[in-house]
Amino acid sequence: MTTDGTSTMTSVLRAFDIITVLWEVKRAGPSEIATRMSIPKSTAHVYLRTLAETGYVVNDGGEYSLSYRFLMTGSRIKHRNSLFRVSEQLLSELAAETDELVTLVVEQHDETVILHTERGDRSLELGLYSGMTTPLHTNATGKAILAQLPDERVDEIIETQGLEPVTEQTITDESVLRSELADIRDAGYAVDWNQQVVGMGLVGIPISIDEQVAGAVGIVTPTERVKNEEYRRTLIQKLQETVDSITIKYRYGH
Amino acid sequence: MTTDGTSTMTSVLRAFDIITVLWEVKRAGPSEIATRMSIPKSTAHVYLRTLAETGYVVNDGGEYSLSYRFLMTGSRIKHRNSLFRVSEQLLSELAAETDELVTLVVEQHDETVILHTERGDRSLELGLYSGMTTPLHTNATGKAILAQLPDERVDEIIETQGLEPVTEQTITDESVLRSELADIRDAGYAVDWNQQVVGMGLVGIPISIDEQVAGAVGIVTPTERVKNEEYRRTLIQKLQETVDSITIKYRYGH
DNA sequence: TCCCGTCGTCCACTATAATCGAACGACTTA
DNA sequence: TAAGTCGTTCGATTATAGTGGACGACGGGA
Repeated sequence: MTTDGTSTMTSVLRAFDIITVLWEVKRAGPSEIATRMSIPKSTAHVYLRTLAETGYVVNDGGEYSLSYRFLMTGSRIKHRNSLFRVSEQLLSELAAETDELVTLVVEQHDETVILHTERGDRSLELGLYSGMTTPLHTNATGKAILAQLPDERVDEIIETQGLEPVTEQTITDESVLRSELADIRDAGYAVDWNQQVVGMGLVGIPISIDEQVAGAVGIVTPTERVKNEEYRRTLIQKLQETVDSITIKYRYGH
Repeated sequence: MTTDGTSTMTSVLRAFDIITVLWEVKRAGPSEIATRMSIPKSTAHVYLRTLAETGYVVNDGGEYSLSYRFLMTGSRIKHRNSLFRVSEQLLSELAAETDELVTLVVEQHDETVILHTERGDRSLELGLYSGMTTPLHTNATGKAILAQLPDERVDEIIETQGLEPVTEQTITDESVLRSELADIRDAGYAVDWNQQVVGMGLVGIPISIDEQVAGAVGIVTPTERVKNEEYRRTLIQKLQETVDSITIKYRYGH
């Protein structure tokens, strides 16, 4: 066990490592955790019992698994979040108006986090859901955020996260990405199709609060639809109206 | 400091206490955490730094707050959950068919946890969302679950949770509750209105898998609508069909 | 402009509490 | 029935969490 430059609490870190392992295996007893983490069985047991006491882990019949408390805490964080509260109704209206899937995303830990989705009547049914994360460079909402971040943050993100491709269309070249970010800054919106999921495309516009990116809103459609320039233009316009409303409502209703 | 009968790890427990405090105050620095928890500032700092390293807490500019990782982990737990996966589509159809708000709930830590909601066109807009918890005895889905639990579990839940009223209609008498649970067992469904929220009513049916309650499905409506016996009957019938489909699909498609 | 108070952060000592091997009873399997 | 699991408990040891004090940065008030 190598100690980092700055000292941290090994027991707390290990507790969260166990949470990660429990996530991977769904359920496990002390023995399985012990072998997977190379620690004594008795040690694993104390951790599990302690985690069970917190309520984030549940013990049924000697086997342990993650509880729904993560869902509780996570959902509560989402639902009291100012940006979400301000946006929810407006996003719902946008979804109804466009009949498409609408997403609200934020950046955290150098990734796109989907904060909320609103479905329209003919919206795509991908596995997108609130809480899901994606690399920033693989879709329009992420690129919209990247375009508004300070250069040094962009450098940092590219360095630590890389530009991993997830489809054949994913941007993997740094200079291509940077020039596209400049275009996005000029245009005020971002577009992509097939870069994150083949068959899926989206338009995205960043939300700026006090000169800072607070997140982005996206409209997700089948590639076919978003490729159509006229349709795309109407989507972008409605999207921009929604983002404007969110910005104003945030400023005055908050 | 008195040691409990069973020993647990104080550092891990304290880490989660800090998470709870962080939840309450939204953002805080080491000093505020220290005063709130009556611990030295330096101790609070080590905890916060460690929690930040796990990714569940984020440090921006010296102040710390809970990150969206809770939402990520919680949502992932939900979305890979067998009961949810089996039910999602069927619940969506039920919501479309009835135009009402449909909920899927499970029991954990003696409470009702809302696992999923599906909105219909004229569904109530209360603050119900996935991850929210309510006492079991205050609504039809909770009572539907209670009715299927072993007697000793019901005893335990009543003893530890009590029968706290949240509206004037909430059941607070144990014998009333027990006789209603017997009725629910006979009828196969549960009903309530104004017991959890004034103006809200619902019908609920438990989902049984392998002789055990796995959860319950509910249809949430304005009190006025669910009070109408004929309408209520049609809701219960459609709800039962959905629950039957879930049960079958779970058994064979899983 | 300067100063004082408070902030977040860091460091080193010490005593506490996490760690770990061994043993127990309860199951399952051969 | 016996041998191999499992989860759990216990007590000794020693690694490590807890702590006070010091540092630089920041901000409000004089």
